[in-house]
Amino acid sequence: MTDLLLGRSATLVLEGVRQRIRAGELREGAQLPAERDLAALFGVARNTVRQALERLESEGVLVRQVGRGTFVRQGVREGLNEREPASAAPAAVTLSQRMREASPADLMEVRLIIEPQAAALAANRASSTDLERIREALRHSIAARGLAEFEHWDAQLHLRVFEATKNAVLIDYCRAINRVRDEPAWYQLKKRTVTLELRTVYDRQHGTLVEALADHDPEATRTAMREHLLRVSRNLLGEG
Amino acid sequence: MTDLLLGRSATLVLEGVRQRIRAGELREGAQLPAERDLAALFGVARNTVRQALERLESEGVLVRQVGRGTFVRQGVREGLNEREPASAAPAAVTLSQRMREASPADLMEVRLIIEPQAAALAANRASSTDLERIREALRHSIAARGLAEFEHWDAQLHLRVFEATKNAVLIDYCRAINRVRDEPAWYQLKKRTVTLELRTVYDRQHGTLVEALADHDPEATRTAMREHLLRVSRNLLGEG
DNA sequence: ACCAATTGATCCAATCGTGAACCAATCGGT
DNA sequence: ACCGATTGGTTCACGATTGGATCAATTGGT
Repeated sequence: MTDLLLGRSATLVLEGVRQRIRAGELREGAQLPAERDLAALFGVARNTVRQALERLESEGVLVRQVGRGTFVRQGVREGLNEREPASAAPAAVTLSQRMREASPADLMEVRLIIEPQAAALAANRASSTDLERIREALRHSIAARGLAEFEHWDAQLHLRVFEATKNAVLIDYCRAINRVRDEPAWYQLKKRTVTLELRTVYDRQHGTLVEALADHDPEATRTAMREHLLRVSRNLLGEG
Repeated sequence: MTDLLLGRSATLVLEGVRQRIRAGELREGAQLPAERDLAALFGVARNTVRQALERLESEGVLVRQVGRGTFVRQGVREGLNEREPASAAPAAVTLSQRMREASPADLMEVRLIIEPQAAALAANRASSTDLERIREALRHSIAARGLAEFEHWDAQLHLRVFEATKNAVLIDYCRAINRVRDEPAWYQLKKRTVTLELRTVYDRQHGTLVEALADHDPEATRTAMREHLLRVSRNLLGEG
């Protein structure tokens, strides 16, 4: 990676560009002046300009392309919070952080959009070893004594279904969801609402889900996951 | 090690610098004048200045670096905070970085899972101002001259549909998708495949999508988005 | 007179910024 | 389809500035 320390002139250019983006002078997708022009504009050498641009590119604020130019990247608005003068840290927000800030209702809505479809995909693609791993998680979840243990294997089950899709983005999404479940606020929410009989309901729903997966029946799998999540949503958020 | 005793002039410089730091005249991370300038400033020889600076450096108040300068150390209040968490989880990765590494096929699969459903949600919740913003993006996309301009307004259109869902997680997802589109690799892929007549096809599909949204017809909106993305996927990835 | 502090000077090594040249990818007009 | 202009990518040598180190000469208090 490039040096984390920049010299005087380079910092000047860096902050100058940041400023123009914050001020709306450079909007999303807008093209910056050529490096040679920027150098003249800031009264520094081109090499110095490049140092600043490299930094901004590594932060994900800019996109550079040979022969085309330098552009402000899309979706930078929320990443340009006011920062302390000497701070070099970019506004790198992780997926799980984003989800953590989201409302439970929003998150359950997203789960209801993604997970049934993903499960249907998994029904088409699950290998026998995938199915065995999923069944294992189900067994552990049923045998779980405390809520924490149940939670762990429940999360594992969902994750292993996603792993069966073989889609890296989906697997990552599920990992992020599971991380949110570990959040104290969510755990408390579950502790209040997840009774012992409810766990048996969940186990039964998981069972029909696994059966549908084993049958490689996408439609049945989708509805099974959907029913399960609807139940979870109702119990977690109230009868909304 | 250096002597613990300093002479008159050296102590003068030492206290002078300490004073300026206490007074806020020199903030954390600020750069001190060069040793030669400090010498002139305090009216003493450079060697004397160096003695004072060495003392302050050994105290952890200053940081000196050859060729760069002398700086007030950051976090002077911190004593021995060497223990950083350095968590084992790969949580320091942003959503868009994850997507960047993903294969186009995986990403389009995810888009086909999420975006039709999200569009259906938008059909239920879109306000009149939402619809106007979406229509505006469509107009610009149709009027666009170059590929870059078209790409920008196409991304804006999809984003504004997601904004109509009022779901923060979904909006964030779309921003991440749009950031991936800025990736040079994806731009190249489009440049090779997106011809002028294909753009008119996309514009038409966008048109029916917007109509369905305006009618608040979730089902029609879902199929419109689905058809559109299927077309995009076919053109981008080949007739898979 | 003694002696530590201070001075003035010189050279070294690291860093930064500059200027220039050249390469490679892209775009636009012919 | 080609060519020229534009743009980012790369490398190099040079000068300026900065802290690092050393030494002989000077100063000033005891």
